[in-house]
Parts: sequence; C-alpha cells; structure tokens
Amino acid sequence: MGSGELSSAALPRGFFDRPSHEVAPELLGRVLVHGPVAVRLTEVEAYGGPGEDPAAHTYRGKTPRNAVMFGPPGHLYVYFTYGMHFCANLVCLPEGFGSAVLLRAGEVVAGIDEARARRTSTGNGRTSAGNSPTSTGNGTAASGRAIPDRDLARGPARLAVALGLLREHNGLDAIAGASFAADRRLTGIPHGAAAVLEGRPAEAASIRSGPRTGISTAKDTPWRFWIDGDPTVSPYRAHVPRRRNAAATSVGGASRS
DNA sequence: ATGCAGATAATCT
DNA sequence: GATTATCTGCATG
Repeated sequence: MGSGELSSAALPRGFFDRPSHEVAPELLGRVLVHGPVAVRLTEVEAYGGPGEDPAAHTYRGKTPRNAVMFGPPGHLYVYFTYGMHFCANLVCLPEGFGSAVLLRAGEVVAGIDEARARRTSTGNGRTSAGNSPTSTGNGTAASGRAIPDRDLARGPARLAVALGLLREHNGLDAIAGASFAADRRLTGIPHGAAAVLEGRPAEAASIRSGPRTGISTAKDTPWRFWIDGDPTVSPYRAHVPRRRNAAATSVGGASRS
C-alpha cells in the first residue's frame, strides 16, 4: 500500500438487500467514500419499515421526504433536521420497502484535510451548527482550538459534513462509485460519486449493541451498533423533550408543570 | 466529566 | 403549533 493510498473492493448492491438490522452491524469497519474523503464506520443505527418501527421516518408510509428509502438498496438517504443538520443513511431492502441504516460516526481515513476544512468553516454550501462565522481557514475553529481527528466524523451530522453530504446528495447511488474504487484511486473519485468499500469488517467480538440515540419512541429496540472502545464512537445521548417557549405553548395561561 | 439552553427550518398533526 | 434519527458553547463539579 502506497502512502496516502487506500485500496479495497466495493460492496455489491446485494449487501444492502437485507433487513437494516442485519446490514447495520456488518457495516462496522467498512469505508464510505465520497469524493476525496473516506470514513471508516464505527457506529450505526438500523431503522425499520412502515408500521414496524415507530422511530423510523417511514413508520407512517411514503412521503416526498422519505421516498428514497422506498427505492432500491445501496442509495444514500440524506435528510435535513433540527433546522441545520444533515444526516446520512444507506437504504436497505429492495424497492418498495422503506428502511435504512443511519451512519452515526466514523474515522476519517482519507482526505482528512478536506474533512477538517469542512468541519471548520461555514463554507461548503452548508451552515454549520452553532458555529461562529469566523474561521481562520487553517484548520482551527473559531475558538482557536483545532478539531481533534477523532471528532471529525463523531456524530451523524458531523459525519455528513466531513463527507460533504448535503441535500443534493439525497438519493445518490453508493454502488455507482464502485468502478472508481476498483481503480484503487480513492482520491480520484469525483465529488458526487460514492461507494462503500469492504474495508476491514469489525470482529464480532468487538461489536456492541444497545438502544438508539435521540429518539422518543421505541427506546428499547437495541438497533444501535458500535465498535467497542473505538474513540470515534459518539457519546450516547438520550432524547430530551424540549419546551421551546413557555409563553407560546399555552395561550390560555394554563402553564404546564 | 456531565448538563443545560439555544439555534433554526422542514415536516407533520 | 409541535416535534425533530443534533451540535455547540458555557456552566458547574
């Protein structure tokens, strides 16, 4: 292996043609490439289909927003949430079934400079959450401290930023980039093309599972999977219901607890 | 280390 | 009008 070069075969579409909770643990250790940046997945969450998983976006059926999840497997489902974040998923099961695996965290294994630049600045066609508009552009955040390597893709929205995944990438075929991967030219994959590489699958003994993060329903379904001890796995955060504005919440003056 | 509040807009009831 | 598959900065221990 040459320096700065990463090579690996791409996963076939059939890999994703299974229930998301079966695909999810097997994605650990795999590498998602998009343009110049590649991330080795260390934490994922499975989301089921209509009527079976209350926490899934597809629970109440197909809508314009979740339509990609009902399409063929191996495509990216990228959604916008909290008014500022994008999160990326890989679609599972054949066309007609709506399920996917949320990519929660990973280790940047290629294009680290590009990934850091994206995480540091507000550029790149996105607004970064809670960011300060200022950035020196030399890899330091507005606070003056550089983002640690392990934090570059530690969390679903951070991972999406590091990989440069935006609204326009919703529906992108993550199998189509396989031809570039086959050329063993990771850094030669053009922006807009993606692929999931074999990487080094996590050993079964190192895989842990537990409840999913940040959801208000189906709290006990243990469909979050991660590589035990990996520093890039995000800290678990339970869902916290938020009362946005006490005054606006109750017009009648009946204040709640 | 842990916890809270605020940001901010698409989507759904 | 309420919720949201989140992140960050600031506060506290």
